[in-house]
Amino acid sequence: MDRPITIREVAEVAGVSPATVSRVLSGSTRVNPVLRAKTLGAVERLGYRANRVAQALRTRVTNTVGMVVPNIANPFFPVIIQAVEAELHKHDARLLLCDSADDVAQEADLLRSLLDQQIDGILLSPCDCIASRSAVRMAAEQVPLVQIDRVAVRDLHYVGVDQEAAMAAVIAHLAEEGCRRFAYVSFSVRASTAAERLRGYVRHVRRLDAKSAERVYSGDVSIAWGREAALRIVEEGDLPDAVVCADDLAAVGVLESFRREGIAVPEEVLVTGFDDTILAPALTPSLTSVRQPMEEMGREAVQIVRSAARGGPPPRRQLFSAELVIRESSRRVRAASRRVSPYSARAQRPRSTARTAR
Amino acid sequence: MDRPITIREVAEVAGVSPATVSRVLSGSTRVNPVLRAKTLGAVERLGYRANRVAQALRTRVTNTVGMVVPNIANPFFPVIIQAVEAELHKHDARLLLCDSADDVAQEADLLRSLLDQQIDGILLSPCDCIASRSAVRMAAEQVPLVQIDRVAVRDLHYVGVDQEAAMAAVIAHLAEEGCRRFAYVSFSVRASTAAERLRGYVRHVRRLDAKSAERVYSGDVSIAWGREAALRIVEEGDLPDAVVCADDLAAVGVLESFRREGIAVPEEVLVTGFDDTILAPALTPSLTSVRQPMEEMGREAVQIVRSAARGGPPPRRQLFSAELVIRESSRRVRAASRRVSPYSARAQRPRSTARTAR
DNA sequence: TCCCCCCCAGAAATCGTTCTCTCGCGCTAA
DNA sequence: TTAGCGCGAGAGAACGATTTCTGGGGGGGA
Repeated sequence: MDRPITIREVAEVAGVSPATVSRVLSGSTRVNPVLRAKTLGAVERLGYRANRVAQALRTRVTNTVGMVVPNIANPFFPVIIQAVEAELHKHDARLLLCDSADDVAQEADLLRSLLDQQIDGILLSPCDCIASRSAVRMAAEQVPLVQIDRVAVRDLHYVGVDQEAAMAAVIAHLAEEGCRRFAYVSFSVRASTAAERLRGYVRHVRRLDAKSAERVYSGDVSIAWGREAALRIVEEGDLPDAVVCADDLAAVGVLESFRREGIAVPEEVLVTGFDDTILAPALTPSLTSVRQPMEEMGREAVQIVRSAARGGPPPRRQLFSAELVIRESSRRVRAASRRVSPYSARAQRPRSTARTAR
Repeated sequence: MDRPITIREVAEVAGVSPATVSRVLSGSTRVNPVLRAKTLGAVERLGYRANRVAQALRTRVTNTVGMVVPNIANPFFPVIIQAVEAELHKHDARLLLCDSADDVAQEADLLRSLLDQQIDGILLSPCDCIASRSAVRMAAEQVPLVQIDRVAVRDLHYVGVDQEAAMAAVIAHLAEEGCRRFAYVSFSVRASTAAERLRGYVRHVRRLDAKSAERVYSGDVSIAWGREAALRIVEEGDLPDAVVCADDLAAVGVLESFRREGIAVPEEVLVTGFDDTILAPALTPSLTSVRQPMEEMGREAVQIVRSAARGGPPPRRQLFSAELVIRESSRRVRAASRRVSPYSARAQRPRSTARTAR
């Protein structure tokens, strides 16, 4: 493990000054072709590779972007992370990944730590739409910061989808399937996405059934919570027409509990998820869910952070359109048993951009 | 976005030298309590935070570990990544995450790039047990490197499980359930895990049925491949007693195709997965799979890399024991129809450490 | 032919730390 | 009283790159 080659040694071997080596490699200035060739020869012969840390110290750019997400293991995030990493790699930049474990203090810590690293920018999915604010603002003052999926500070960069509209599409679809009475299984509304989805749920369900708008079960993002919530719904002895879940993991738990309790989905109750994770199409019944263009979002976030680093446009909200992916879990099978037939005119004209899968 | 505070300014405000500030903050030497207090006061008042890049340049330690995995989106990896990140965070270290997209050239590229970053160590799941070797060796010469899950160079650090033994447990379990004829759905055996699992499959299935040992379908790690493989199996018109999959994603596809083809699992054919991802318990039927202690592996890998950085013990293979998690997809339901009853004495005494779930 | 200007290469400063080296002070022992 | 020693703080040299500044040589114009 001997010392790596330095630019100084390359210069010596090439018989030029370190400055010239630097100029050759960065291509910043015209260099005498002869010296240039000698330099490149030496670089090649010695296998020289520039020390990025030294470069970073001098130039103040690290070509590194920090990313903080609430839970790496939630299958929603890896897809975004992958897209982000791929896009960064294209530009010879790297990803410093952190997991805030949905904890505001930890999140603030991580942001400070990333700033200490002199990262060029931050991609953040803030865990708490209120409590995360101060840390987010602090970080954004120092370095370009893009909120992704979740948002805490409205007037900073944000990449995501209109959650409320997406939830409206879910409810519209369920209504078309004949549902009138709903229950909602959410994760903590401290997450902006949960709050917005809930708002969408309440606003659109209220018109159909006032009581349903209040039938909200709030927990965390986990299968266990979905199980638990479904059990509560069953115990209350008042099965709704549909259980709307704020995330796929909850829906997995809900489906599981319903099966164990002998409640048939979609025959007796419809179920929907959110995020269209890898789980959704794999379940039985396959799960209707809302797909966000995660890859695009990841790419776009990187592009914004990079352009902001070069003094790009002022912060803006970049909203992508979500897509309702309708699967078995929300398709009424026994049309006759419902007040509104799913084959009615209304059902033929979906209100949202929806495609049908599986 | 004005310049951050430097140690020089802190020194000036505190009325001491930069060296003293450094000493106070690092706690490396005794410092006069008065100067110490003045320093800390200035640090506090100015909100000084050390520039990690400068520290790294000087000390040659970045407190950063690079990790390269073949596919972030494969739900197996995020769990490991999360554990790694958590363990690193405990020691005030950070994670530079890269996705090799299962491509050897890209992987080599990423390794070089990580070395340029002066990372303190590398965690790698090499995508090709042969072709990855030279890059892995090259990297390991420069910096502590731990192979995790997959392995390319046997005499370097490795953290994983005995894949062959784990596969043996799968086959033993299926044999106990009365299976004699098998088919195997694998991903590319260029991955060491796939190769070892295949070896386990072949070795143990051969004893039961020579032809089954050759019934191997090799593709990639994806649901689509599982679908495709199952269709081929069906088309061949010779349904085995069990389809053994080298990963959970393949199993998802297999289950899906079987359902669509009207083949009942586990009534007509048993199916097993591998990795015990979040998918396994969520499927219908729930999927028997092999659970590796991913969190432990992640933690251990970090510890090895850190201790190796301090000149720890020579490379060693750290094998954890995998656990066969038996679920519905491999439990024979119609005992009477099989030659060996699942309630026979043999079935009561499983050969491997297996627990029963769900 | 001479002067001026431009271009290119090298010297040296710089980025923000850490750390070695040096020096001064105070205390102890002879 | 003085020599020696130990401790602790500051000056300054690294770390490995980039970049400004400076100077020399060559070419073009008068």
